[in-house]
Amino acid sequence: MKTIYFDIYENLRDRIEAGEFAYQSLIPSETMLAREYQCSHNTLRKALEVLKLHGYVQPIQGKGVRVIWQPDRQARFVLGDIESFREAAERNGIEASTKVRSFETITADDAVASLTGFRTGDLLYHVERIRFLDGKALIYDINYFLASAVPGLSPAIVESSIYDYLEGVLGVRITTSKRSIGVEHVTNADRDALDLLDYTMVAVVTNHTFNDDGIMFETTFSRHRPDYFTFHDTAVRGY
Amino acid sequence: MKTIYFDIYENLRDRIEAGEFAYQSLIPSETMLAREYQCSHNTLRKALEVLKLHGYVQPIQGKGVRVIWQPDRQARFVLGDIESFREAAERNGIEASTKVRSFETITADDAVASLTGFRTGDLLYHVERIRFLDGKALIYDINYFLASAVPGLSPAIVESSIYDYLEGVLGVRITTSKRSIGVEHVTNADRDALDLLDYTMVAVVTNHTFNDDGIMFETTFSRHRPDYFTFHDTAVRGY
DNA sequence: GCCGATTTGTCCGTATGTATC
DNA sequence: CGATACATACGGACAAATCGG
Repeated sequence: MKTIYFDIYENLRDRIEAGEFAYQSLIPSETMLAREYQCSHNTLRKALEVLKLHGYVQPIQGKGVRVIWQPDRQARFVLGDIESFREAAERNGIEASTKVRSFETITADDAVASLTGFRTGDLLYHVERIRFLDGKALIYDINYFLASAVPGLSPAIVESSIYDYLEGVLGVRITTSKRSIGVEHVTNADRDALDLLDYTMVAVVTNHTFNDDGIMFETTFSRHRPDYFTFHDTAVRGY
Repeated sequence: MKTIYFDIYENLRDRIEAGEFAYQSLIPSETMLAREYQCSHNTLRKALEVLKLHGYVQPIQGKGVRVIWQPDRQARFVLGDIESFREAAERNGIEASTKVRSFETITADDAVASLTGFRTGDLLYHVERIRFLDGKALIYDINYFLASAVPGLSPAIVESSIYDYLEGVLGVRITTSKRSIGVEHVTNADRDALDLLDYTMVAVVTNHTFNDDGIMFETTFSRHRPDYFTFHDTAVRGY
């Protein structure tokens, strides 16, 4: 990254993950680190802020900054911050592939508008994809894209990586994403799309994504087979 | 709150929720707001930072700060940041009560240590409680507290509010909390504890809570009946 | 396409407050 | 009480992005 504080954040994060700063230990003080990285006190604090938000450390007033990160123990499919399916699969070291189930252009009626949060009359791309992990159909993705914000979307693009197209070709930057997670009964479509075994419920992640204009341009429902679904989160008091 | 930036954050949040700043509109610029609140540029930015992290606004470089908050449409039991069951119930306007199912002191063996993340040999309080919403047994909470960090815990305290005891009596401040969410098959204990109807799976929230010493002092498994479970989250790129 | 005004983003230095030991 | 460490706040400077003329 180009900014100083982000470089420092990455470096400190790597040092924690490498074990240089052990779980439960205190890292060097802000003034020491600012001297080491040749930056100002405020810039170093900004780096610590990001470390804290990611659950690596916990600053304690008057004492120091304690490491609270420890390696994950489970090896399931873990959702992180804002990242694509492919990124998540790579990070989890899982072989992944995608199959497009349907691709169509629709105009939002009242039902779709209420379901997705778009406005009635909006022109949308409706995409359904099946995600394979380790050769098994485990995630059923139902996307709605605002056509005006994602011009030129095509089945071929959807087949590879939508986010590469958004970020690379269109120059859209994804900044904010609101998620909610629930558990629902399987539908006939789920049974059709997924290798469900005898599961009768799926974990559903609903995702509203905003582009750098602050426009919600994507609503996605990701329907996961329960045994491959895990979601992680770090909450910080006051934030 | 006592700090300036938090006061400003709360005020701006209220103005957004009251509709003074509409969804998708741009709020006044940082310089204007800094003048209005009689504070420095940086202090106002700190307030905006918190607003952003809570999913109220999205700053766009060169353009302004866009409101992306809109009122929740669902009326289920919504989990927020770090908050107690009672706080969440009140915020959701639901009548809630709690029944203690068991209370015991144990020494962590290898199995418990692996399950909870505590160390083998740690002295723990093991508490099981059933949460009632609208008169129905919907959440089955299994807590493990590190005894050395929560001295004097008793069934009577557990019956009312553990967090009032921690914060009020012991002066512990809860700062960081790591969560993961999964879906599991119901156990016999689930069937015994909850009004499960014909559900065969439960949503499980695993919570590791850290006190202000950076010590993990609580591990909780909250097992929810699926139809009453929803989890919300806002992710921001780069953080 | 360029330029200048506006707006957010980053960085610095400093001062003061508050908690811990 | 003093030393140390994190937390808050201020003011100033410049960079980067956007938009309109």
